Amino acid sequence: MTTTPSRAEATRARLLEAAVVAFSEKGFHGTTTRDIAGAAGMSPAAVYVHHRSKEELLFLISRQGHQQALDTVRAARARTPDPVGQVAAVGRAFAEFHAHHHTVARILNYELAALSEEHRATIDELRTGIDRELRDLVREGVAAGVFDTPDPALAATALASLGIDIARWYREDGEWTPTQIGDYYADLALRLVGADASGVSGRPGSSSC
Amino acid sequence: MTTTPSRAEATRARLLEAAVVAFSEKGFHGTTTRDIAGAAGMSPAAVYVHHRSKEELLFLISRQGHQQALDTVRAARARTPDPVGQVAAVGRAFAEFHAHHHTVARILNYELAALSEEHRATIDELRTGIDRELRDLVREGVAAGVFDTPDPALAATALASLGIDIARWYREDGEWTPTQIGDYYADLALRLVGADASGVSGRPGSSSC
DNA sequence: CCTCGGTTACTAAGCGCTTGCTTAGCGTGT
DNA sequence: ACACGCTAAGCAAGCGCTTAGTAACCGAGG
Repeated sequence: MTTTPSRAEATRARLLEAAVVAFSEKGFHGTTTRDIAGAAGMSPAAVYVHHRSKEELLFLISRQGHQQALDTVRAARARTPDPVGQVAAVGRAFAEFHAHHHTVARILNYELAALSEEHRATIDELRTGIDRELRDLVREGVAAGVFDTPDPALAATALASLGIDIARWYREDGEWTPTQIGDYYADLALRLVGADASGVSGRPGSSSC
Repeated sequence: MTTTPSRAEATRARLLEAAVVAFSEKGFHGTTTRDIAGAAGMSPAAVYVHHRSKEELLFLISRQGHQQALDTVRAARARTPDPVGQVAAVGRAFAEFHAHHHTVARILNYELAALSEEHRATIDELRTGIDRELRDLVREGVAAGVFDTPDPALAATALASLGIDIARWYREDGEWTPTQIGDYYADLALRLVGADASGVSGRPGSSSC
């Protein structure tokens, strides 16, 4: 299916990448179509050869980013049936995602209000999917008696919140790498839900016995 | 000093309140001076009778909000010399602040890029002050041997992050009240730094023995 | 008491500029 | 020959902010 990318496809991608950088730095409303075109090395009109509107660029970025985030959470859960192992894996993967993709992640979480009504509905479905994964995970751990938390739904919210806010404070030249943050947040997720960390492998892929 | 507020002062306050609502809903760049004036029930030109520019409105909101946040953290720490009690009090107070003042708090954390260079420097000082309080708190708890965390600086960052992100997800018609969130986050702060919760009073003001 | 000059709090109108987006046309590769 | 990828130029609308002017209120003089 995926053949050699045509010139047009490469230009589309350049415009999208330029939009990601601009939107995450200055916000959707703080970015002009001339900013995007200029950063992609093109004239202002080039944007409209490949995309319907500035808002469509935002939607394409947001949909792909949310799908990736959802996939990341599902993949982390799928690695083990054990809720304790799952919460550590999700804590790590979700944190690493928001650190590594912090530019996109800022757009995902702070530019929702700039989406059109229809596009917003599509994105909301993906966000509900992520939220459901986390709520189910905490609920299962509590049901299995391996989590100890005074409010499972709020714990799931706090777990998501903790990861998402990394996109706000993370700096590429900061104190920590995405991997270090992932290590710390795997442990933090276990503390948050009140799980016993013993027996949980430190890194994905390593054996637990 | 504070006499009966003049008509002009009341109008200034109305404009500021309208700006808070508009900025937090649509962002600084998504808000027009006509939006603000209209919400305050005035003509567009009225904004400039009381304020130099739209950016000055943002700065006034941001400076007052950051000062309040810093005061809140300092007050929570001042209630006890015990690091364990302090981290519970700060976890509670910081969370309650961001839930209760979620509109202002969104502006504080998501509109920093819209400030002028000079104004940004002033705000950064206040933010550094908050960060220092939290880092000092975790460092002291670790030094006293009552906290157990693999990375004290990252723990302080996560503690701040947890509170700040409440401003993003909190809804007035949501599942939890600011007080409920405060209760949960007091406990969560203790878990985050690895402190033993026994002996910490559940609510500020109640006796611990 | 009323009147009057000055101050205060505000608005109607609009200026210069930027915005998102369109149109008409040109150069290039096949 | 002709479709494709792109640009130069520009339009209508909306932006932050300014200017000129007006209605409402003030203490002081008659």
